[in-house]
Amino acid sequence: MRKKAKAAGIPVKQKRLSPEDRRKEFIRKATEFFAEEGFNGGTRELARRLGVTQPLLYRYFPSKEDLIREVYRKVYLEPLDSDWEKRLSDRSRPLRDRLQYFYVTYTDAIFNRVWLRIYLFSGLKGLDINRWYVGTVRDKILTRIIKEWRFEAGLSVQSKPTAKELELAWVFHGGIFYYGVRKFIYESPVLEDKERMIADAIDTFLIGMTRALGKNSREVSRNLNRLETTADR
Amino acid sequence: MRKKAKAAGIPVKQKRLSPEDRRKEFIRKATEFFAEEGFNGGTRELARRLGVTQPLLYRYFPSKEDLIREVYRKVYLEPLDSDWEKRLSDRSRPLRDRLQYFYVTYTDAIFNRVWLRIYLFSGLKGLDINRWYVGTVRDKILTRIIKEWRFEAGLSVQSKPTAKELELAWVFHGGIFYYGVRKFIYESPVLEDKERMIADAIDTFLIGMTRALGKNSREVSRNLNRLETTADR
DNA sequence: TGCACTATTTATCGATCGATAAATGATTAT
DNA sequence: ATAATCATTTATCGATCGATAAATAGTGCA
Repeated sequence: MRKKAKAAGIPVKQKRLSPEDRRKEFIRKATEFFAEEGFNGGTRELARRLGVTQPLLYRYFPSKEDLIREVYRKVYLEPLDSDWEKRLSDRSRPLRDRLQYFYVTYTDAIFNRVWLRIYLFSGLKGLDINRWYVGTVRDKILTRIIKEWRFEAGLSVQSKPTAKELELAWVFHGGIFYYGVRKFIYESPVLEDKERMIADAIDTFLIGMTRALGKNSREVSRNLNRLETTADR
Repeated sequence: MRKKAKAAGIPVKQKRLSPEDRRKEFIRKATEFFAEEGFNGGTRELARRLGVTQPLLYRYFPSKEDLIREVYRKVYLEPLDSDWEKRLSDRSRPLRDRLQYFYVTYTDAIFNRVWLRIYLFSGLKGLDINRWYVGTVRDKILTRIIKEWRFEAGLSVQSKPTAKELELAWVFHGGIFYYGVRKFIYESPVLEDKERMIADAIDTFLIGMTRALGKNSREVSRNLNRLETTADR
């Protein structure tokens, strides 16, 4: 009943794959499966989509929970095994260009149905790896952006970002992130030119930073004009 | 074993509530329950938290799905049974003030663990009511904001918002929304002064609108100064 | 006070879940 | 060619799920 070929009396040749290949394929397809069905998706249905029987999964993973952990690892670490963040600090190029490059490539990596859904599912579960990721975004990306902005604005880059600086960066980052959520989770129409959206968000962000934080410092106000002028590409 | 008092031999006095009260309490607590556990939470655990037995739920709701539907209705419609959006069009007050008032009261309603989690859970399920809500935000809130901005910028308010205008508004809206997600879903520290965050986001948004859309129209550029000046409160 | 009504509980069903043990069959080494 | 190895399947267990039927007990009315 299960296998068409078998129901028809034609035996399905049993495939034997090397453990490494099997394991990788299991994780890959399990990622897609759990992204669609959520982590409550059944192991039988997953096995069916893999073209194998359910107990075989337990030959490769001690428990469903272990398989899911591998899915997390893959999803969370894959977009980060790049040096994008480091390129944020390459001061030979204008900050605006660096931001544009970073967000285009970063969103190329995470703006897809699978990544975003796994991310949101695990976020709702309150998993450590999710909290760790959010902390990484803050420390490795936003903090760096603020530092570079300070440098370009002629401010001290020594001290840690202020709460207000961080908040402005988060709202900026969240605004871009929400574009992906609208497109791939809510499947709502979005402005198709993603790079244009990012460019506008960056322009707005840079102006907003000098505005909101310029009140405290004459120094910033002086550099403000320069920044806003470069905005008119 | 289940009921402490019963295990101790002391009979628990059976409570009888009026059907209306019961029903309301069921929906209310079911909302909290499903917000925490997700919609895969079991009816037995839910009944336990309600202090009743599981089959009693089926006296009030034909199925678990029907109970969940009531939860959706309550969560999605509650924040909208106000005239906040209409006050966005009250041109006797400056647009900036109207935006501030709207987002402060709107986020007062939706920035809590229960609302945000139900919203995200149902969004991942791709439910009609979620898509409807996103459409409502676009048509009743963002479109109105754009219209009011156009009016204040001295532009025509007749035509529908352009894709680019909508996108800027979405990024703005999403940035604010993500503040709530960070605080109540990721339980990450945020700038505690929510009104300050909103004020900064509005400032940035208004400037960004005139910047990004001012290229096409001399008219906007002329009004731009006025808008940016009022930003210096 | 006793009876009718119904809110609530007890008991239970069939389906499905994650997981394990034993049987089978494809591959590899001798 | 045959035996050993191990990837894969078949069969099955106990727990838990949503849901239903029948028994029980609290409430209001005569």
